[in-house]
Amino acid sequence: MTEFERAVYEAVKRIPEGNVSTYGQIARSAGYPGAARAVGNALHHNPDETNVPCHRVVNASGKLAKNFGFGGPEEQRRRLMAEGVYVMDLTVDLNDYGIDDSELSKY
DNA sequence: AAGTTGACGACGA
DNA sequence: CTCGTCGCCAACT
Repeated sequence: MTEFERAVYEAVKRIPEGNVSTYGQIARSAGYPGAARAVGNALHHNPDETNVPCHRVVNASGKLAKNFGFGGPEEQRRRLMAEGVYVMDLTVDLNDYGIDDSELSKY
């Protein structure tokens, strides 16, 4: 477990239920602005470990990860729907469910 | 040590 | 809106 990964998971855990965040947003919140790509990588080889709500993380377009590691985007979609986040065609409306950077860094 | 890879992002056409 | 490119960063080979 690298320091970078740890920071990423911590950031992901801060996403409130019923909301979603983007990789870039997580990267910033974790203290690694611009490392959106690396964030995705980290989450990939780390399905959950300690209850990390990785299903609340989508790309900048609100689109779900196409290579989600549990059961494909389908599983991610189900989880989001279960939290009240409506997902249409594997896409989330960030204008409604997306959160502000301040919501993640307020700690 | 150097090059490749990938759950990404911003921008221009 | 849909590509195609280029830039990014950390992990992996």
